[in-house]
Amino acid sequence: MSGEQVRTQGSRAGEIVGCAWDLARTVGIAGFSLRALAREVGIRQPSLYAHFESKHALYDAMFADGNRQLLARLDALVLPDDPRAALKVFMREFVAFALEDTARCYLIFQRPIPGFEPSTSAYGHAEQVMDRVVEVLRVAGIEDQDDIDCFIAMVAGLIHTQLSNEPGGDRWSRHLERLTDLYLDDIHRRSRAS
Amino acid sequence: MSGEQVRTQGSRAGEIVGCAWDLARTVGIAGFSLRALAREVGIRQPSLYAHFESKHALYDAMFADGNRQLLARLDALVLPDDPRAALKVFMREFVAFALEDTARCYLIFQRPIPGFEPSTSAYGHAEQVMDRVVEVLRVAGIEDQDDIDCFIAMVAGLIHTQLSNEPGGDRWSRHLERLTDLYLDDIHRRSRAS
DNA sequence: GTCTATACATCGATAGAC
DNA sequence: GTCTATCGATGTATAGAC
Repeated sequence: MSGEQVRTQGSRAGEIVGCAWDLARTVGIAGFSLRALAREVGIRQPSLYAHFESKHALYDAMFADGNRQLLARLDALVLPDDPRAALKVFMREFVAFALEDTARCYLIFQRPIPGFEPSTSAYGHAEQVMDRVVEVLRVAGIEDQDDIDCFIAMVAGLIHTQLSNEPGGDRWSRHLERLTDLYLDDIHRRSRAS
Repeated sequence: MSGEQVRTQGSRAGEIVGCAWDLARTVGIAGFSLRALAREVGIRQPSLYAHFESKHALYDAMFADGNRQLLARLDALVLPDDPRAALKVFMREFVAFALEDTARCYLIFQRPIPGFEPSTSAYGHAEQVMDRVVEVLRVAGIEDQDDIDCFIAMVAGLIHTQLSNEPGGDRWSRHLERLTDLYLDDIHRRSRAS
């Protein structure tokens, strides 16, 4: 239960990461300063360096934390037996997670911090998320790499367009189920034809 | 031919915008400073204020300029008579434009500058681009607002996923024609069914 | 682990001469 | 329109006491 990487809960470093998310939510992922973060935490700015050796290290912890949050949400789902229904429930949760926090979505899925690359340790969490996605897609019959790429691009497009043009709304994201059917039907049609 | 808004060609302000694009291409749209920009232009940093009253005003000029570039590219196309083929040629050019300059794509389509909102004048160019897109979609039979939204999200997803994961490649963007067929076939199938 | 104090760079923007 | 000089704020990061 208490491993080397589970520092997000309870510890001071975890509290700092939480405050960093709060700040990022209001001023953007790249728009908060360590001074403002320290103020939020209730300590002085240089004290942050007792927990993170640089701002990039903090971003790295946030990247890992965000992916861990998403993984927990996905693994907590109770999926229906029907693969198509399961895929819809799964992706609906995925999209909901992405839409509820723009800053988190950007850091995790787009990496808009110049010069920041997640460490291999943090990247492992992102790979776990991707493993879950690919597994649900596979069960639903999306196995070909091209089909996987197209489906993921479709979902990313709904998220991206929604966040860019109407954050908080559902004008684009509400088409997820309909487009999921469209892609699945096409794959099944093609597999029958061969 | 010479209007109040055509300052991108010839004038000093246009030269500055061009240098700003060059810089943005290497250090990101939000990553260049006015000092670096002035160095690129060959003047001193305060001299920039003789042409733009603030950095946001410069971003505004870049936003208008980028949309004008895109509009020129789209209007220069010779489209096939067949609406489906025309849509493919048109969107292929659109995607190519987006992929060839990440910084430009971000500024025009995603607005990643905190606090920057394009002026109504600059936004007019973006609306002209959107008008062209909607017209080509309409001719191809995509008229329902939901269908338009889905199609645009699909294209945005290809662009976004391509740029985020493999800039310079075509792993995702190469599926544009196939997905265009998928969407068009679905719309025609539904219209026959009604 | 937190503090005070500070170094050092860079930023956007302004004043005023030419 | 361009220059020199500079302002005031902010940024990350370090030194050293407690």
